[in-house]
Amino acid sequence: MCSPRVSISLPDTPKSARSESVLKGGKPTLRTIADITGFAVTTVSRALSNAPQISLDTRKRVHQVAAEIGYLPDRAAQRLKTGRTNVISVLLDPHEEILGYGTSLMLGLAKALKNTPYHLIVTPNFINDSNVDAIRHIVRNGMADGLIFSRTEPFDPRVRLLLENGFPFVTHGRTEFTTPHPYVDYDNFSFAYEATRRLIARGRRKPMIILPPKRMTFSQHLLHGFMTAVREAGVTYEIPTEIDLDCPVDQIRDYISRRAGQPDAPDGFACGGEVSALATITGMSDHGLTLGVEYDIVAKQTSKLLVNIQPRVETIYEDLTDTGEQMGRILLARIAGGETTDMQVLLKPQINFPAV
Amino acid sequence: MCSPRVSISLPDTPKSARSESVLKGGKPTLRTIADITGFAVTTVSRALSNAPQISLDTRKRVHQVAAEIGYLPDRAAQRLKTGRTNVISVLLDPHEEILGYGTSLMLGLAKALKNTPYHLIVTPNFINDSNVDAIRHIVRNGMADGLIFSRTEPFDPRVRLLLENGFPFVTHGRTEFTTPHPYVDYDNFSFAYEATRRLIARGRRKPMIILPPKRMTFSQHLLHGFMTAVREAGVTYEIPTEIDLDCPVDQIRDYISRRAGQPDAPDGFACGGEVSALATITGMSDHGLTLGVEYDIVAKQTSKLLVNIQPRVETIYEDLTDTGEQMGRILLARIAGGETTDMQVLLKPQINFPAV
DNA sequence: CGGCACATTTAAAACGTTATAAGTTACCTC
DNA sequence: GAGGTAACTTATAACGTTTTAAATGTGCCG
Repeated sequence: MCSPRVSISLPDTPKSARSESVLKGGKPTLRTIADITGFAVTTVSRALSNAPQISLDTRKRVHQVAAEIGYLPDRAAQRLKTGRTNVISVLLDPHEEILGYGTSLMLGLAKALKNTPYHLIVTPNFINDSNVDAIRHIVRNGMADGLIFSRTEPFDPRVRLLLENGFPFVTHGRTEFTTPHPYVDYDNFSFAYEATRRLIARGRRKPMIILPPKRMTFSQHLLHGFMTAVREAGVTYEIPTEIDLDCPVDQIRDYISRRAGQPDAPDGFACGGEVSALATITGMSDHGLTLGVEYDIVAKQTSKLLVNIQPRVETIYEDLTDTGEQMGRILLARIAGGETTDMQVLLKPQINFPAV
Repeated sequence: MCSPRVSISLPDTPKSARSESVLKGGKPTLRTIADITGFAVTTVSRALSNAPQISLDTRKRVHQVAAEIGYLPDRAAQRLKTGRTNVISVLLDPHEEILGYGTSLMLGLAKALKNTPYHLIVTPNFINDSNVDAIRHIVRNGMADGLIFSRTEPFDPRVRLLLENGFPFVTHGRTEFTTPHPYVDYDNFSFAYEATRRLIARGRRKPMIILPPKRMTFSQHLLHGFMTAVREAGVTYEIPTEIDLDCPVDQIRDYISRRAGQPDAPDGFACGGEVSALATITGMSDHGLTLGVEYDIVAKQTSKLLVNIQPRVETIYEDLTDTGEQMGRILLARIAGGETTDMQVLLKPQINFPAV
């Protein structure tokens, strides 16, 4: 059983163990590198993290060997020792299912996390609308180093919880807490303002906007932008109260259809999403109304879907992959201990003034 | 510095350490439970895993205390010791961005993984179409206990690699390897067959089907189903070669539009996705052709989007959340060491024969 | 009552990493 | 050449869990 290669066998155990470790096929550890180079495990660890106290020659050698044998630090061991998980948790909301909102964001996040030790783990929310329980669990049990979530409310309990615990996070969407916190948000005020102005510029005299549920912060932003444009132009307007952007799409279509059949129907639509724009088109067409003739739409575009199918829908772009990438970048900075300055990003809509 | 509470200080260290451990606020470990109950750490560990050698009384007591103090095993420590990661990795393909394909699947997976120690981590693929490098990395470095991916090819190199390494995985989609492997697939043959039959039953005499890229297995299934229905009915048909379902949607629309303006245009469309159905409608309407009048569509429905917007599009449903849930269930069984029997699920389309 | 099986509990080691503190040289100064 | 100080390197312990092997006690048999 004992290795027959070794002739002197008494105090030789360390050396014998060495050869063994190098020859054994198991995945390489610090120990493997230590045995190959002749340095101690500690030195190897230090060298790999480029500690200044380790001589440059040693560092080079260790890095070289590490690369050669394809060494990769064991995440579990690192996590156990340091307490850092190297995990970013994304709270997935069922509402994000549609049109790949979640997927786009995650692709962006993943891009930002590339070439870092961080992994992206998905924590879905089945229960209620605010995943505060899930967050509490993550914070209390140290399941992640940072959190990403969206659809914020002005006094979002999730944000409150995280601020209280000093836990790193970045939201997609703003809040109204006095304590600032990192976020990446789309300038929905400008979007709604600009969309509505374009409708008016095209001669539309009764714009409508379908808003997200009122409790969410960006609903207020959209409303504000819409109202500003409407008041500046002095036109009439309409805001449905029965439906919102989270409604099933057939409800939206039916509402629009019903409304189109009544007097004083809106003749311009600022749509916060591509699907609601499609629903609007279909609802209007029930009454023979044609896009670009009797009415216009300016919609927010977050995928390649809408604009390409219906070229007559004017769109303003929101780049969710870029959003995710920025959120990732900021979260990494925040985890690294950066301060909360320059960690609030408001992405401006790509405004291309219409040729009219 | 030393705890002043303890009067006898010589061989008392263990006891002192105990009180310390209980009183300290840090997150509870096995040690905490051991100190409270008076059992050894080993016993506690055993009791929590319900080892039969531990007396029932002890097990009860330990579980009770664990619940009281909210003990949760440290994932890193478990992983380090056992080698199991408790991680399921999902390979995210950029093509899954549209219409929440990926998100739906992940919601289903998460549902299956609920109340298990498994976490869902997202591994996106930026580079090429086959994430074989990502997989090799995961397998070689033990980054996960199981893998989930989709869009399989008949001799998918990813499947080959995983089979060779005996690594647990479940695919969304079948292959043609002789070695069976776990999969969950939608019966795309039946879908295409049934969709085409419905078109013909409605009196359409020249059905068209837009297929996914030929290299993917389910493309062949769709083709086969389509051809079977077409041949049974003895009608003409058309299969575009210039475009596929992965094409940008405006290309699809333009193709349909162009085709609609030529002689012998198709009058029925079997659409493998909702977006292509919308593109078809738009393309056809360029030439004044109306859905339900000059032509019909039967589409695969994977979200709440299409059918609800365009009620005149007939649909056959594919439940991606259910798919994900089944994949999760099967993967867990596979990881637990189950054999490859009963691990191949073919989900039948919900066929509601049209009233016509 | 020695011994043996059984039931239950425990001590010790290990997984791979990092942090702390302690070595080991070589070189310089007076 | 004693003493000190850089410049590197290293031994040891620890993170929290599971595993292996050993220990403890209890009852039964001859």
